[in-house]
Amino acid sequence: MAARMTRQRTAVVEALDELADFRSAQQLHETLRARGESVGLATVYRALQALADASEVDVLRAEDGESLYRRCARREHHHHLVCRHCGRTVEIDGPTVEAWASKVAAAQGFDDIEHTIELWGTCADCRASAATK
Amino acid sequence: MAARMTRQRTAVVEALDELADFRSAQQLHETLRARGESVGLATVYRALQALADASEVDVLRAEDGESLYRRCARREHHHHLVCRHCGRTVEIDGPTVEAWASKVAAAQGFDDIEHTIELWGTCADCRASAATK
DNA sequence: ATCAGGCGTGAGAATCATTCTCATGAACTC
DNA sequence: GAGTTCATGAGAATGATTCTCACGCCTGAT
Ligand SMILES: [Mn+2]
Ligand SMILES: [Mn+2]
Ligand SMILES: [Zn+2]
Ligand SMILES: [Zn+2]
Repeated sequence: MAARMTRQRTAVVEALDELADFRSAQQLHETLRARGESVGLATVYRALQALADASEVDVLRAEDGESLYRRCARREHHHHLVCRHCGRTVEIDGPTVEAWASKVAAAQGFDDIEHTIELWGTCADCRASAATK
Repeated sequence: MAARMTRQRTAVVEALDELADFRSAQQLHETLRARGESVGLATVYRALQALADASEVDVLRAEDGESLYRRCARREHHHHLVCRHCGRTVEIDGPTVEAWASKVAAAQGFDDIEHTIELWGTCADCRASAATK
């Protein structure tokens, strides 16, 4: 059952570890290629999917629908504040919101409840570079 | 500037008004075709986009990435509890969450803040029909 | 009501992220 | 080290959404 340890899988994990921000599969593929650690695009997708299934990476959808991946510091459930320009991310805890979400959903007779809570904004750096123009 | 009133646009709005649940553009297209009010798929997409821009419909992304549309009762900002099987929707108010979201984001120096807060589950009806099998 | 010009329409092509196919090569077991 | 199994990758396929552009329907002015 354990995933086989290959050069490609290792390269993907290492790239994620060095990156602090949410990145798309395509971006990661390009990053790996630039480093010479070339990995097939399909393999990047497969590695990311496996990592997501194992809860080793978090996945979220950008506004344009593209999936973004990140190796977060915490393994526990949490949420994110993400810069929509550069992907910079702050991990967020929301005990208040957690309680609110499950209460509201249960009150309506819904089961198998999940919630999507993500905050998007422009980080201080991206605001600064936009002002420069 | 005002959008021209055409048979197609009217048909899309009417279909949305009769539907209580979130539906995809493809589903709406099929519904219209079934009624004989046939409308081109590209036109359905354009009508929905125009309505979304005018805040006449809410848009959200299903877990598979497909966009879902709904004409909600309230025009004001709100969130949703949606059945992932049939699209059944309950509109949700979250004053607590609103305050929490803007405070958290501002504390991190982020601007132009938006939030995505959606609840997904299985509604009572869909749970019942799943049990039947 | 008519007319002209502009905007909306729709069939099909194009786009683009993601997934699939399948022949080949690299891990792990013994 | 040999054999079995699973991962890889190039390219094709998929599927939602957008684009193209020739044609026709709204609409405001006459
Ligand atoms: Mn949560
Ligand atoms: Mn809100
Ligand atoms: Zn930024
Ligand atoms: Zn349901």
